[in-house]
Amino acid sequence: MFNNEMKEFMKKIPIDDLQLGIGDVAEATGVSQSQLRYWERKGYIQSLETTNRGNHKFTYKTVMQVKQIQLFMDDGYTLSSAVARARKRGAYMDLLRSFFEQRFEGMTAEDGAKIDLGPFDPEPTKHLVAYCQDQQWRFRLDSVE
Amino acid sequence: MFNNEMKEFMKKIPIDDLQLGIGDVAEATGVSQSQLRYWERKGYIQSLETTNRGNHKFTYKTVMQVKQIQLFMDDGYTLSSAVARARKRGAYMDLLRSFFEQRFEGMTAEDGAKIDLGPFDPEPTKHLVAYCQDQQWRFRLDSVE
DNA sequence: CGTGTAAGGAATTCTGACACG
DNA sequence: CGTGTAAGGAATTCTGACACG
Repeated sequence: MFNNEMKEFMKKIPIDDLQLGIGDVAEATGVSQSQLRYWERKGYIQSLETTNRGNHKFTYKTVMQVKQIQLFMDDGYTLSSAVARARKRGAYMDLLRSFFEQRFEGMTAEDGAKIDLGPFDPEPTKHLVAYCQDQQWRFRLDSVE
Repeated sequence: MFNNEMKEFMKKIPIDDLQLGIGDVAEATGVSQSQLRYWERKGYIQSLETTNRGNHKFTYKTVMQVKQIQLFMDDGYTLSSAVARARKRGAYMDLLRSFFEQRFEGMTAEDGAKIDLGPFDPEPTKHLVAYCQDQQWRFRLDSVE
């Protein structure tokens, strides 16, 4: 029912290896290059300067951070307090990924999408399955054959 | 219990706005610039040439596609069949995102991480909750107060 | 504090061609 | 078919300075 290439697939997702130039970060987030350079100088964000001779590269995680800071600044926070708040928010993404990597056991896209989320803990003989019907994702329990 | 900034947060994740230069794609995937240019010339992948005067920019989705093609080529497939297989796989990411955006209703990172996945369909009065304990993600059903 | 701009040098990307096969 | 390289022009990024506030 499920191909189990999924876990392997998840690991190969090129997200930790993403290194964007400053121009691409600026365009993706709407934060100017001037701002990014200043933020980096102040230590609010970091770049992978060492690995690239000269050009500053930013990870996807930093891009998220930048976007968060910007959203808080839009809400009226000063730069430094926006940074502090964004830092807490950063933990979310890591948690989501760990959930993702641990619980997504398999997936199929044929005849309606299904995602196997592994044993349902209150009833471990059954697997928790998310399935998509009419554009709606629902949950059900499936017995493992 | 859950802050509900989550859905908003998900929407603001800068992933569709990501536009990487060819060098960054090459480094992220391990596919050479020569290859990427050839693949684009053949129509196997696409760049956002129109929006950027001159420089080819690639979306994150294309980065995924490139990585998939490369993995299939590592398995011994020719370029053209690797492309065909990668295309099918591409649907996965879209499905995962739709699941994500639809069902992740809230999240908290305090005193053990918790993710609210909304009403558990076989028992809709209760919410399906994923919680993290000792680095392990488990499921349970919570009554909504 | 936080951001922008003008300035010149350095690194990146572009295209079209040619090579190997 | 699929990838690499040398070549010269075009676009991007770098740093340090200066401006405004």
